[in-house]
Amino acid sequence: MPTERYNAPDRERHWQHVWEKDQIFQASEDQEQPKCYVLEMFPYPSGRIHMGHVRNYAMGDVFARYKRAKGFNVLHPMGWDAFGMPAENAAMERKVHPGKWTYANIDTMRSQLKSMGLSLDWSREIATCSPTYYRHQQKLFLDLLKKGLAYRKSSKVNWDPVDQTVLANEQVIDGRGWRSGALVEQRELTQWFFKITDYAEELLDDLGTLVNWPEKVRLMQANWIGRSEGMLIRWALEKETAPKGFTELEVYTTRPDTLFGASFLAVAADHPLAKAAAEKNPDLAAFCEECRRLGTSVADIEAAEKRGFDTGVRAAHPFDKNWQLPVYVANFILMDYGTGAIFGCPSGDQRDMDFARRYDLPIVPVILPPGEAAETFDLKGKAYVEDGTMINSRFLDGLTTKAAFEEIASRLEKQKLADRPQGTRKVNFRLRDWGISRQRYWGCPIPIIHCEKCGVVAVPEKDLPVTLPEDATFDKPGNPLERHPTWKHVTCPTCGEAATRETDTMDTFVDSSWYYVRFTAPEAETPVDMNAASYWLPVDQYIGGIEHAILHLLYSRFFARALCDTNHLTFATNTREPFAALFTQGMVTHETYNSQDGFWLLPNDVRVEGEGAGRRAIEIATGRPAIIGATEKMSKSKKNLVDPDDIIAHYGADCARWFMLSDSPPERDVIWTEAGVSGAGRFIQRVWRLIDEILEAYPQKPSKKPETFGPDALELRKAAHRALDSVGKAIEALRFNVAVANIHEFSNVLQAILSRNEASVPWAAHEAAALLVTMIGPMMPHLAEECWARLGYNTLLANEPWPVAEPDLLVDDQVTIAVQVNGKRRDELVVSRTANREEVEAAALKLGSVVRALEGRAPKKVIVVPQRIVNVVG
RNA sequence: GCGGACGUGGUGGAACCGGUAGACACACAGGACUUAAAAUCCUGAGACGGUAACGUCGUGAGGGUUCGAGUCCCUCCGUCCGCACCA
Repeated sequence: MPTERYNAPDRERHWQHVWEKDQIFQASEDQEQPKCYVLEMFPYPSGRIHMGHVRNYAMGDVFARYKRAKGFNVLHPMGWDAFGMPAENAAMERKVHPGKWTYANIDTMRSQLKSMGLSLDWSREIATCSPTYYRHQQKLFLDLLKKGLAYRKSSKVNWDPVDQTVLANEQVIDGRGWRSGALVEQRELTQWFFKITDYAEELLDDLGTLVNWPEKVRLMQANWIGRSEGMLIRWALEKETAPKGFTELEVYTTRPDTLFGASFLAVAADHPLAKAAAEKNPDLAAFCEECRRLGTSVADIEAAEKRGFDTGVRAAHPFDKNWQLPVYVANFILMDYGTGAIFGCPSGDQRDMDFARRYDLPIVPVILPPGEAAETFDLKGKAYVEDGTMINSRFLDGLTTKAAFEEIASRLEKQKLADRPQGTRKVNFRLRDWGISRQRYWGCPIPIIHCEKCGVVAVPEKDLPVTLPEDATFDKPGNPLERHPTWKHVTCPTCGEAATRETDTMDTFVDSSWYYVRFTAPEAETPVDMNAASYWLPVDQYIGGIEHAILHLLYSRFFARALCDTNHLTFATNTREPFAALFTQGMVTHETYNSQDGFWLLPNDVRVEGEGAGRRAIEIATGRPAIIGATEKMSKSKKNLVDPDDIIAHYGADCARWFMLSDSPPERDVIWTEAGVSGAGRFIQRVWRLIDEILEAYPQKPSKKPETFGPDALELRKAAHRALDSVGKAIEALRFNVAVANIHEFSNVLQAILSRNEASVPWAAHEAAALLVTMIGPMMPHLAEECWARLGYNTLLANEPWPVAEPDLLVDDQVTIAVQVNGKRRDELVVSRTANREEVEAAALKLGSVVRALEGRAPKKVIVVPQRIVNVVG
């Protein structure tokens, strides 16, 4: 009697309800089990979940469920990264309050996530836009301020004059605002910063401890932090040439060894010396202005030639008072790296050489490459940047590059200019402090009051949270907080005079820099519950997109340390790293389709026929052929979207999960295909039928385990226990595609053996069925739960431990080993697992295929690798 | 320009520490069942030659190390990613 098909949507709702009712995924820290904190990057509530979320959360859920089964006390929370621009844009476009829009999206997405059957502890749900979250963030801000880790400074920003807001560098496209299209201006604004640079060294050094992070991410962070070792060198300026008040110029260099190859100094257009010199020189002023305008776009910078303007100022070489070098303003010098000033050594730096050529400055080689002779060495128009032997460098001649560095450093450290050492060693970082001010409404208000008398005043803690006013207007560009009629007007907490609130809000990256801490005690009265945090942290497995490789992860690493240093957090182990292991999953991609008039088409609006070269798409609505485009990341703009809701309603969540985990290695992109999904759906029905067939053939599991097993039963048991072992290992290593393959393989064996009639098969079949169900449990939890119940167990599979594979079943008595002659495979040999070299060698040499391949030659050597291979060399 | 990753059948991909390349799946082809379709089941399949046994070739290209290389080393080609006047 064949059972009906497995009705996934119906059964999934049922089991989700059971799990929720029993609250089995709620975590608490007071248990004696080892803990495991599994976290996926929380979503921005944009409206609906997309396939990228499905993939991310399916992976995290497999890991969390597996760890639970392995006896860990698992924390697996979910929340919302709920502040940000899209809500404010929606407010502008649809006249809906950002909060209303956001919370409506959260409701939708929460129920979508719930329909995926994730083993989440929903009691810990947090939304960063809730005052119950951001009030703690404001407290943290104040503590960072006290500690000197938050400060205000004037800095250059990209200003969009139409939207009246600051733009991040990524939002400036070809020098124009990404929304307004207006030409972006450079403006000086006073902004709040976090002093991430204080931790530059530590953040770099500790990357070495993150052995369970992708090498790629560590490398990207290391490059971003960008440590370089060099020197600050002060150059005396010739009095009659220097502007008033300027007696010296300090430059930063990583190559003090090339000091005798110097032929000019150069400063950034914003350098004080440039500004002072420009006052008396309109042409120079015009040049500086031109440089500033160029500053915006990366593309412009690339295209720009190395250009400069001689300020007329002259500097004296540190080792030769009579050697005067010109000081230029140059367009390739950055004000915010080093000191905004360099010395140029044309032979040792390509930029400097280009510059020297253009302005006819001397090019003196100072480093001789290994193997070259000083008399014949020719730069051939290219700067030599590698190590070598010093030439044309007076007291350095003959030294290696490294020794020359040391020699210059120690001399300049002793040599005085105006009573201070003329040179000091200095480690420099590319990393800048983190500017967190945003001129926007939908973000965490910065809890500061500006008073004319008292200056910058912290909002007293008793007045926290500083909440956003509900009645803001979004009908025009600019910051709604700034133009709100009353919100910003307050009295100064210190003097009681009229004062104004800070109207900037915090970058949303601040919200996500500590949410993983808050999850450990989401209701705590203080930002962090130290006990809970030190129990759960660090996150044992963090999973998310590679797009956060730098900013979010770096900011979080900074925040963990800042929280420690403001006494909010301690780690139980000797680390300050928030994420012990990181996994970056690939994207979900799909084919794109275009109509003949050049519009993007949804996959649902297209019918695809044929295959291979004959594959074509037809626009369903019009019946006209459509163009099949490239396979790309699913995106709204290209309409190559598949809605998870549709898939879950049609095939079920297990199917979507299974497909996401199959085939593609999790770190690579997965191509979403209809064929793949229906294949996953077929496998679900197959498992269901398989369980059905077992129950039909052997309705009851024999209560007594047979003393001995026949060959078929033994084969089945071996396959089952091996699969159990390898699936566990694969999940542990997040190699879900391999786990899926192992399960397929095992179910093939199970199916094949069912038809055999052997006394010990029924028991083994029931054991195998239970193991199969256990193995698919983390990936397809609903189907597994349903099968588990059908097999007669009255427990929840989600609460069951991961069984231990029987070691005896994992090894074979007989092994098949390959036999090679001269490295070429000729035959195979079945031998006892414990056979010694002599036995294997003798057996191999007897093989007809070996004798034939040797063509009468005597074997010169026989290599035996036990249990693997025999290679006869002859 | 600098740094990095990757390159395996028609497709996605397996292959522990250098030891039987192509597991598993998708797609495909043939067959069974069916009035038919769907579903399901069975069979086949890297390429070339051969009825077959079998042989030769085969992991982007070329070279090297080794008894043995998809895996290690060198050179090159291609794809993707990150950074980029960083002194």
